Amino acid sequence: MKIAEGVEWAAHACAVLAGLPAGQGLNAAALASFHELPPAYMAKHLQALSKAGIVTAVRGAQGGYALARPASKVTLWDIQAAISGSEPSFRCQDIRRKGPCAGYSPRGVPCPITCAFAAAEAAYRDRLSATLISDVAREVAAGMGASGREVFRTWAERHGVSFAR
Amino acid sequence: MKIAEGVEWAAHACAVLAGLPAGQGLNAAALASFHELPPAYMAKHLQALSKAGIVTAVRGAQGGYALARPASKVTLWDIQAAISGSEPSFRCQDIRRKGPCAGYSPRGVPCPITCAFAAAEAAYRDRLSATLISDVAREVAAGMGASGREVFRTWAERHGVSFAR
DNA sequence: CCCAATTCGGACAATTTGTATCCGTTTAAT
DNA sequence: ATTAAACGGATACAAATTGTCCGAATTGGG
Repeated sequence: MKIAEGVEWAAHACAVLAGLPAGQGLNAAALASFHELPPAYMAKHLQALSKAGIVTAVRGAQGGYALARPASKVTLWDIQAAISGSEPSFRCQDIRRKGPCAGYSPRGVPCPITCAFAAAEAAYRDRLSATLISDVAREVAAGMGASGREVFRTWAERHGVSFAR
Repeated sequence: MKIAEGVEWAAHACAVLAGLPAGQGLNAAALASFHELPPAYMAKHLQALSKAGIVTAVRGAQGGYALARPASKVTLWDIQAAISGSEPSFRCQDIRRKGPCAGYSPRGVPCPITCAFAAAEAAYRDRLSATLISDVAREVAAGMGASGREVFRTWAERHGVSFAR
């Protein structure tokens, strides 16, 4: 079991977008450069976020990506689902329906093993769904300190973001 | 994110072993044939269970695998860890330490995103750890009905298991 | 109103991971 | 000694992940 590293990239990218004034965005190259990531691959993950409706994409000059809804309405689970998919990671193959006792398993009822894994995944999902991007962005901003926030602001302005005063 | 299918195989195999009289075992070929699984690959998973200390392996003629401890002391998490490994599936690459704001992230404290994923994985692990193989085996046996249990018993005896009376 | 720069979007290649098998070695019972 | 079985490594094959590229669409300026 392993989680695509793109999930981390996408989560950080969303946290950055959440730190901008509402409605403002950044293009894929800027979001990639902020964390020194491969631009082409970062772009691909942003496309996935776009397709999932987490961010809106604007094409053409001065285009880019912005959060499609308030950061308090975007969870880490949304992001993982957008990048890695939301199908359960445990896929029952119903092997209990094979072999000498094949006919003696109750129909319609999933086997206890499948149930247990489904419950565990639900617990995982619920916990991730409880973490909002707005919380993440606030914690990150707090950790950076005032000087860090100023550096971020300057960087964003150099990429076309205008902070209202 | 995806879980190795071998986890399901191993879990069912342990449930079968749990249904035998204490101390009795079955060889790899028998365990594979019970669910019509590829014998060579099943054998490899059983080796992983053995290395993890979940089952004991007896070499040589009349050898085979048996549970290393009571089924009530083996959890589904033990099995997943044995087959898929127990390293966290989310591996933080610390990309926040790259780029223009690299120097402004607090040291020693993991980033909020990593914390959230770690918490979610802990919830998953705890839930799986709460499911005992003894529970699984009991549910499976109950679902099979008396006739199914009789078929199972006959099959096991044909593979060298002796049920005390 | 058209051109050109810019940017997203999907198709395509490379790398890694997982699946599956086979064979030689080691070990134990008959 | 012979047979039966687990163990470990080597190896082939399939699939998912990672990574790059080029075309399509759109905006802004002239």
